[in-house]
Amino acid sequence: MDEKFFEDLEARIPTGEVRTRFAPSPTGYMHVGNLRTALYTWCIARHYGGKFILRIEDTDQNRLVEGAVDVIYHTLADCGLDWDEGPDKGGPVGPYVQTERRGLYLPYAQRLVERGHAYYCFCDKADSEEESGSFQKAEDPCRDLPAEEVQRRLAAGVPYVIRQKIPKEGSTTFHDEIFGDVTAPNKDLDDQVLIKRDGLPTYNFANVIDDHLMGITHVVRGSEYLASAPKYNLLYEGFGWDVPKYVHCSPVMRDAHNKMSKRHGDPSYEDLLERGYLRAAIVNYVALLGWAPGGEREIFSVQELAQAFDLAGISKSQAIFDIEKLTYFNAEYIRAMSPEQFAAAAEPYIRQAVKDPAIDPAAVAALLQQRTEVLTDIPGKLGFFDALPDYDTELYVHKKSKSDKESALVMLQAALPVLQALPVWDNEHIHDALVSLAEELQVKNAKLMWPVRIAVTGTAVTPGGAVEICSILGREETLRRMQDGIGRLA
RNA sequence: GGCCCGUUGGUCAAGUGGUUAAGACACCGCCCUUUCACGGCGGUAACAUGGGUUCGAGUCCCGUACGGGUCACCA
Repeated sequence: MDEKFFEDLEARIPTGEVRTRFAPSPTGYMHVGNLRTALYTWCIARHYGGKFILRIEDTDQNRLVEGAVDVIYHTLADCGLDWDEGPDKGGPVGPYVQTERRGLYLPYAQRLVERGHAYYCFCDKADSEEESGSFQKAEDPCRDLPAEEVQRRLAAGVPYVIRQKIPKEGSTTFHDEIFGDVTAPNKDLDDQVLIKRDGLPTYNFANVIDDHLMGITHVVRGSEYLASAPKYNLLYEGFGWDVPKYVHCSPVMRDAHNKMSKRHGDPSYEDLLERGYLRAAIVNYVALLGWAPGGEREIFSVQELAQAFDLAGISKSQAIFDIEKLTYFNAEYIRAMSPEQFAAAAEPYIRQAVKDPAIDPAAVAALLQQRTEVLTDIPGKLGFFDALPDYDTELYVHKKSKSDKESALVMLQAALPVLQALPVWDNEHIHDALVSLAEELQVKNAKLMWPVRIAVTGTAVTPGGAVEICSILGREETLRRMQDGIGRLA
C-alpha cells in the first residue's frame, strides 16, 4: 500500500472541533447502560459545540441481528440525541459502518507490521482456543518468525491473523479522564489480535483506526475496556498518532454483583417505555446514574443536561439501577405536563379501562395527573367507571369521616333529591349543593361526602373525590348508583 | 490465579485536610384533606477495615476485606 493511500485518508480527518462518537454493535435493543453512554457522549459533543457521530460496529459477523440498527436510530432520535454524522447521513470520513470500511484496516495493520509493532500469526485457531481457559500467557511462536518465512507462508496462502507486538519490557501508562493514570507492565499485556482470520478487524483495532480517522477527540465507553486501554496507547504510539481523551464509565448494575441485563429480566429502554415510563424521565434518571451535576437540582431536559454536563461529575464506582427513583422522576415529569399533554398521553390507558363513550377521558385525566407515577398504573384505578363493583356495605363505615352505615343511609337519602334537582351538573354546582346540604344537616362535609363516594364507586380509594366523580359519571348514572347504595343499606 | 479499578445511609450521591458529613429516592411520623395522591413540616439512617502522615483525615500513603472488570480470531 503506498503512502498516498494513507495520506488521502488522513487529509480528510476533521480538526479543530470536539468530536465524539457512539459506537454500538447492533445487538437488537438498547440497554440502559448503553443509553447512558450514548447520552454522556452526546452531552460532551453538545456541551462543547462539537459533533456527535454514530458509528455501527458490526465486525462480528456471527452476532448480527436483523433490524438492530433501526432500534439504535429510533432510540437515539426518541431521546433527543441527534447525531451529526452517521450511516444514514454520511459525513466527511464515511462510511460509518465498519464492515463497509473493511478495506481500511488491513493496510494499517500491515503498516504496523512494517514498523515492527505487529506480526503475522499463522497458528491454528484450535491452538489458541485450547489456550483460552488457562491463565497462562503462552509465547507465540510466530512472533519472531523470519521475514522470509512469513513471506513464504503468505505466498502459499496459509491463513493468518495479525497480532499486536507488545514490547516485553517496560510499562505503559494510559490516561483516563475519570480514572486518571493507569499503568500496566507490558509483560501483562497480551499480543491481541488486530485482524481476524476472516480479514475483518477486531474491535480493539477497528476502534483505534476509526477513532483516529474520524477525528474523535473524546472516546466514551464502558469501563470493561479500561484494562486493555494501555494496549490502545501502544497502537497509537506505533502509528505516531495523538491519543484521544478517554472517558470510561462504570457499569449500571442490577444489584451489587450483576450488571443490568436482559437475561436477568432487567428492562431495556424499550421495556421501560412499554411499562409506561416517559422518555424524558428515563433520560433524566439515567443521566444521574453515575453522574452528578453538583448542585441540588435533579430535573434536567436533555438540552439542559448537555449544558450542565461536566466530566468531573462522572462517578468511578458502579451504580445500581433503582426503579423506584426512576418512578419518582416519571411522576415528576407527569406532574409537570400541561393538562392537555397529560390527557393526550393518558387517554389510551384510560380507554383501556373506561369503555363508556359518555365518559370524558380528559376529565378523568384531570383527576389522575397528580396521582399517576407510571402511565400503566392508570387502568387499574378506573375499574368503577364502567360498572359499579359489587361492594361490601362495610365500606360505608369510616372512622375519620364519622361515617357508619346508619348515617350513610340518611346522608344518601338526603343527597339524592338535592342532586336530582340541580340545575347544572358540574363540579362547582355539585360541590356547593353538597356542602350546603352538610351545613344544613349540621354534619362535617366528610360525613356526607364519604357515603356518596362509596355509593358511586363502591371503592374506598378513588382518584378524585365524590364531587369530581359524580360530575364525570353524569347525573343519571350517579343517581342510579346512589339508589343502589340506599338499597344496599336499607 | 495474575493484572487493573472501585468502596460515604437500603439506593443515587455532595464533599478535593478543619462541615453539626449536603440533597434526592425509599421508609416512618405530623399537618392539609370527602379516600388516595399532591403539597408542607419533621424523623430514622453513612465515611468497609487496620495501620500510618498531620496540630487535625471521608478527604493523603500502605496493608486487609469486600465488590467489579480483564486475561477471546466478542464487542
